[in-house]
Amino acid sequence: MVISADIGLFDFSVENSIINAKKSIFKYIRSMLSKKTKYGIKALAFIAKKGDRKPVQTSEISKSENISQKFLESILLELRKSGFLGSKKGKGGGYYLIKEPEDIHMTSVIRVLEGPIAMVPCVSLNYYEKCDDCPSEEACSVHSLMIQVRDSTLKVLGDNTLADISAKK
Amino acid sequence: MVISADIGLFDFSVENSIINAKKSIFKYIRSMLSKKTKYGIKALAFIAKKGDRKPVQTSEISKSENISQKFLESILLELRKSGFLGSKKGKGGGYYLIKEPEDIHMTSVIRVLEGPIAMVPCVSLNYYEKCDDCPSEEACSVHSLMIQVRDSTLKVLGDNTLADISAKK
DNA sequence: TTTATAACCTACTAATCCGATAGGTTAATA
DNA sequence: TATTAACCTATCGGATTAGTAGGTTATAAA
Repeated sequence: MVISADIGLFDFSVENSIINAKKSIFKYIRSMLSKKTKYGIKALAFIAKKGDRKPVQTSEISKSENISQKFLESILLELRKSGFLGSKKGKGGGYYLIKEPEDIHMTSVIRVLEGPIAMVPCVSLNYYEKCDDCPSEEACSVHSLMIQVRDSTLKVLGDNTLADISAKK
Repeated sequence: MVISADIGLFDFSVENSIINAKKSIFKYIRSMLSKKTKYGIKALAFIAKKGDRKPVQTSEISKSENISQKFLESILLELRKSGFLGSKKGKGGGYYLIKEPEDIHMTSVIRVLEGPIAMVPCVSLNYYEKCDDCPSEEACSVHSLMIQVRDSTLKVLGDNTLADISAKK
């Protein structure tokens, strides 16, 4: 900024166009599924794949799935606290499933790690929240559309269990 | 912190539980659809509802739909630049549709305003990006799940046009 | 009984985005 | 010529995400 101040308007705008070009090249692609949830699902699938009920260490999952170990620790802890996993401390410890993979639906995993499945709080079943702006949900053009999206997503995520997604290929 | 240091452990944990309670009360509910997109769809529906091709002012939409006018301006501008709207300056000016509402699918509106429809870039049709961590997309437990979600969402959003969502109720 | 292990806990951070605001300029109409 | 409304540029606070750092606690093996 200080430099371009005495170069003149033309150079300044050239500089700006370069900045804008960079912006568009490195455009951030918004992901609706956080890494936390993604890693959580992957970790659950990893544990389920092992089949036996022996505890699996965070370090093993972390290496195998290329996930930061510390970050993974916090995720698995959360999954334990919400009843998906059991844990054991010390040598030979780790995390293990406390339910059958067939009984773990993706809806519940995502709800715990990510939050609402609906794209908009005003159509969320578990995290409902009224919109500030809408006087009437019936009159809202977005509302019914988002209900349709929610239901179709719910169908897919409800039909898929941990057993399905961890099936060996 | 300094205060609780000489009150003892018990009081400290009480204090913490209050902080945690506050956190959960004011928990931010993540919305997958940005306000930008939501406002954009609402504005398009508003314009479509009017039926005639007379330009609609930003101020009118802003008031009627409770949207910040300046924010709305930028959204409508973007919709014009991406070919959904035409505009006219000066008195009696505004924005108008340049396509039939039946030909405006929600998929295209959302792709312009929001970006990818897929929950994860590695299954996005229009904004594909490889994951850093996954060595193989076939082996990824999340991948095929997200493809299913994408396809079901795409079906709903592709089936719905501006004509559908702006139909008077 | 000590030591190693691995879960568990608390705090902090950089980068980034969202939603909005502010203050203008340009073009068209009356 | 004045008004109108689109158009443009810059900036901002608040919040989240994806970690990192540095510990403490419980368990099993030595």
